[in-house]
Amino acid sequence: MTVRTRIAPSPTGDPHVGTAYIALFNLCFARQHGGQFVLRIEDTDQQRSTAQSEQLIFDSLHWLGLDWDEGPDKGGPHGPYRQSERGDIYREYARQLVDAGHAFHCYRTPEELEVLRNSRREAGLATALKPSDLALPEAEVAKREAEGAPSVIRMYVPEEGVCTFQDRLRGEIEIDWAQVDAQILLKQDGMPTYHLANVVDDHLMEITHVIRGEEWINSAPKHKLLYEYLGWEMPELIHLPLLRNPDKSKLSKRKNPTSILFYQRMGFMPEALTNYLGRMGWSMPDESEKFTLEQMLEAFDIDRVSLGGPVFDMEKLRWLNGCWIREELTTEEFAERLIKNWSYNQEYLLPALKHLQQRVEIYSDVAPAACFLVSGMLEIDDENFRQGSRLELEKQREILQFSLWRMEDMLDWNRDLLFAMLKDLSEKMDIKLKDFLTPIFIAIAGSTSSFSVMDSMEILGPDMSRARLRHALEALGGVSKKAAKKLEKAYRKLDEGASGPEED
RNA sequence: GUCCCCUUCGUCUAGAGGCCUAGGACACCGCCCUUUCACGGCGGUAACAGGGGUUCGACUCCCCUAGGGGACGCCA
Repeated sequence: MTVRTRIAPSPTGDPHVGTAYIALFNLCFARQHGGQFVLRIEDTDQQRSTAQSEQLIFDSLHWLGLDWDEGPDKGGPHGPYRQSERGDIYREYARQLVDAGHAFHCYRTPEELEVLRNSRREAGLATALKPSDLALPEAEVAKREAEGAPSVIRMYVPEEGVCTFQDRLRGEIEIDWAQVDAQILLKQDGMPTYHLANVVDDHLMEITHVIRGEEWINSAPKHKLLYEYLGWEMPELIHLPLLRNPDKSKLSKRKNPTSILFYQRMGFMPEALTNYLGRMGWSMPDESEKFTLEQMLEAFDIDRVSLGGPVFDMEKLRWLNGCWIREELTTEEFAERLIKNWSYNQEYLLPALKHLQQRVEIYSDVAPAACFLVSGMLEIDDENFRQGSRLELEKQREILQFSLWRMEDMLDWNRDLLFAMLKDLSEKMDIKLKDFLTPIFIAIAGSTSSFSVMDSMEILGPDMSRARLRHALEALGGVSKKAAKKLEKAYRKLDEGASGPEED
């Protein structure tokens, strides 16, 4: 038996707590049945995955104690994909599907697709495009083919009827084939989409159980059909509920810190975070709150998963972490964690001390000046911004939001890049750098009287820095949906090159 | 708009037809302990979304409604 956790690196590489959540349940399930737990990176989109972002995820899972099996003959964390030259194994399977009449070349342009979808929606139908919608007259196909027009390979799906499949936790699920579109299997660039890669990889890696997030339920029919087309056995499906924001929407960084690195920087114990994730949608048979991964492994039972989407509650996580600190560590171990595993050490503080040395007079000046570097969220409110800057709050909010969006796009993180980015932004917004930086100082250091804010951000790291800006935005009364729209528009106007705020 | 999933205190959850006067935990409130604050101890407020069935009996099974979430990409 083998289960795998799918890893989808984001461009900025934030290892998401949701990934760890899924990984934890995969791990427990596999171990309980004496099976293997492997990782697989989904990176058929060439833009997303970098060695750096992958490493961040590996490190985070390892930090949490969620160690995976290598599965040496199954392609390791990268799956078969990395063993093939730019996806040629998928092209081979796609070709087979075409030959067998299960898939077809499609010459439709994006514009045509748009029109087709809109007309279906207006007619009150599902937006899924069926093979019959996509069909072009033979002459037109021949013409486009002769012109060398770009094409993709799509799978045939039934035009009507229902698809029935089993979910371990929910039982039988029925989805009308009318809801399922003729999914693209091979993109114009010859790379597979997730759906094809997923099925092929799972098969080649001999995956027997798929434990994934609820958001995948609707794609299950496509996957089931592909297994049938290819004559392979489909793994058992187990869809876990999604972690939620306090407002019940899917956990997102806009509303909640989602990066494991953030929790690391905040000073949570990995044992406590793993413990807490184990309490999301699951409970020990004796209902104990605090337990180790080993204890969870021992008592685990996938069928005890509850299906309501659990709200990730940092208050309770803090309490739990407090229990771990008080009950599981000797004072010596506590000290060791702070020093060796966290921030109270030379390596972390040296860059700051270089600056502080120039501006303190006695040793005891250091702690107050460096306090923000070892703090979590700072206690600030709109008064801090009102008094600290001569810009209007509205403008300050704009600066913080735009800077945050820019920071969310940054692949690398260091003082020089930050400086270049902020300087550029200040020029585009036509604000003097000094005034521009003021609200950022307050957000990052809690006051304007601090050393270089770029260095501070480099030390704090991307996750804590972004979290502080978000926190500051909240302190300024938050950004309403309407205001966000307006800000986004203004942001895009700054330059065409920016991709704009990124979704999770 | 179309479809899918979900629904027990504010939050995480226990609950597999009678054990439920619905239990535990976080948060909140009170008291005790204590030189302060925490920790700890004790106690309190607080929930089966609504309506129909099935049944001797429903939090538990079925149906409808409502609410929440998700999916509808040459993203994953």
